[in-house]
Amino acid sequence: MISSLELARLCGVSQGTVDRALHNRSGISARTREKVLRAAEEHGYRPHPGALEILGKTSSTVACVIPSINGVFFMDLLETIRAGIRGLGRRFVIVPVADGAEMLEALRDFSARRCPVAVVVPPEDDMPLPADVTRHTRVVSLLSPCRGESTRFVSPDEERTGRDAVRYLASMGHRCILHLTYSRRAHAIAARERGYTQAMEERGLRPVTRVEKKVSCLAELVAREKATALFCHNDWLALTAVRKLAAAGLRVPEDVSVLGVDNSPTFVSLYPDLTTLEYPGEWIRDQVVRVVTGKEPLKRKPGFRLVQRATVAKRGGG
Amino acid sequence: MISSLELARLCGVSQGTVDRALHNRSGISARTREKVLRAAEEHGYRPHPGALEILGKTSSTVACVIPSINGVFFMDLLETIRAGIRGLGRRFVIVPVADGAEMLEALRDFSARRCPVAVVVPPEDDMPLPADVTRHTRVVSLLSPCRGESTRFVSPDEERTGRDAVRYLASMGHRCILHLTYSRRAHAIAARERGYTQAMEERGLRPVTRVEKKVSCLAELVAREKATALFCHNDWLALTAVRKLAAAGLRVPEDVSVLGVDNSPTFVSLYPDLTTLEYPGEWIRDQVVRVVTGKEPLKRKPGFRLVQRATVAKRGGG
DNA sequence: TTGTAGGCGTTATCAC
DNA sequence: GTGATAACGCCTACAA
Repeated sequence: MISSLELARLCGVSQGTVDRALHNRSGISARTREKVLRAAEEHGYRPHPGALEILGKTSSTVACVIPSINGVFFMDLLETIRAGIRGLGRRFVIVPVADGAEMLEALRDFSARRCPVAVVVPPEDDMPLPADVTRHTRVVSLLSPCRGESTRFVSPDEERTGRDAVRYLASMGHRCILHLTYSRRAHAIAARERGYTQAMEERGLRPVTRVEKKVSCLAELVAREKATALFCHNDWLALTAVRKLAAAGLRVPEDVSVLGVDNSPTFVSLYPDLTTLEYPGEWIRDQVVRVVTGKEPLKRKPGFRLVQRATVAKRGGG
Repeated sequence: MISSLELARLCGVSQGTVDRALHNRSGISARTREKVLRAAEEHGYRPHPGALEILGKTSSTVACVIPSINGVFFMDLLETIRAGIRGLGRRFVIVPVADGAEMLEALRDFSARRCPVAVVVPPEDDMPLPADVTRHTRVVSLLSPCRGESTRFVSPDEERTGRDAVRYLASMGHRCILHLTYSRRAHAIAARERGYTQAMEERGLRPVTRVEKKVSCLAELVAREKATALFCHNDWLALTAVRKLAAAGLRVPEDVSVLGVDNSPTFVSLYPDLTTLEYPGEWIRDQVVRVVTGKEPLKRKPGFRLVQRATVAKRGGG
């Protein structure tokens, strides 16, 4: 790693002249510029990233800090975001962290480096972000909002998703629809639950929500509630449910219909039969890209596209 | 983000004194140290990472550069490595890249920052690493070796894995064993293939290897070759195979036995029935940790533990 | 057209 | 026990 000073000595010019050549600045003869540029090329000169950071030049890397318990959905979502960031010519790095403290530590580091934007998936809602983090970097949070100056929460309309799920399953003739979800305190979870409950009550149906932990006795629950359909918070949970039901001798979709959410590519190739509501990953990507390029976010929130496959059937077979 | 100079002015001392307090160095009175430390705490002082990098202090972050087409196996392997690195008190970042050029760019950046070690999963064997990359950072490559000064290739004995697979399946009475693998030029793939071929020939059996792309006609292939067992390069491929066979009306394991490789946690919860050889992720983690801490690598290479579940049966049912 | 000086935040070293 | 100074690599601004 040759420095700009060494490069200057090599060419027999001053550091300032090297800088002019490197940045296409005026006030330098074509001949000198050529000479410097050639030497730079030859020695593989690159400015030291740390030096640029010190000078307060905003770094060109976009950092993404996520809890390490990520799963295939995040993997695919991050890949979508990565492509978007890369399309901007910026670097993209992922920092997996074990808890909120580590997350803050990572964010502080990127902030100190003057990363202009960091994407974050908080471990739970309303994690407070201290001023020294948000001072120089705009934090974009996914799935859960954060507390703190100039933080942007990017989320599709999760409540509507809950309603859409009920509407679809009801349109297939189901009246006893169970909601399977998680206990973690997160906007995506709470909002979808609200939407589900609302839509059920509008139809005079009784909402029944159960949390992941209690899924061990799923078949018994289904029998007791006479449920004909399951709305699962994501595809992973849906697959777990399908397996539990199969083990208890219940057929999907003949006995019970199962609807998931996400439709992430990896999951689809792993289990191509699942009927599901597709998470709008491209919209998330676009919103992140807009923040990075300083544009205003799109106001309109997209819905979750229904992908009909083999795990939801009309009630009573068909 | 307060600087050490500002901190010094605040406390009415010099920058040098602040430094002494911050680093528990001698030549400072207890009272002054206390004062500085308190102020540092209060203002949330943290040294600027870029400044440290400039001074040639080796950075405390371990970078991992991987092709973005990673899949669940890598996800789980990286999580294992992450925990190991974190146990050392170091930071861990992942950079997903689209191709070799991007990979080099990322490595150059970390090298310029004086990251002492970078873990890398090359897109194919023998990718050349220029001197400006390897000068300051030791590159540990997984799955495929790299060309370049002071590069360390960390890999279990893949050849033995191929032999172990054949030995196991042969012990179950299988004589016509197909090998399903990938066409990518990678050590892990080639070595396992060598082991498989060797072990087959030793037993007087005919090795038949097919590449992923041609799996569309898998059932026909199995019928034509009268194969009773499939050895798949990884669990993902194994699952694909199982599905293809099922679609053609072949039962697993009654008609055909299927053996995978990896046993990564996420995959297991997705498809818990697969009999597989477990990739020694903890050993990889330990080797990486040894490189980071400057210890000599363990010479003994571990085998792949056999995890017997439901997809391999004795030939002729059982 | 070119060279020089100063500053960014930190650490190391020498002087007092 | 403390302060001043130089150094790292880079950029900006000013001087020649």
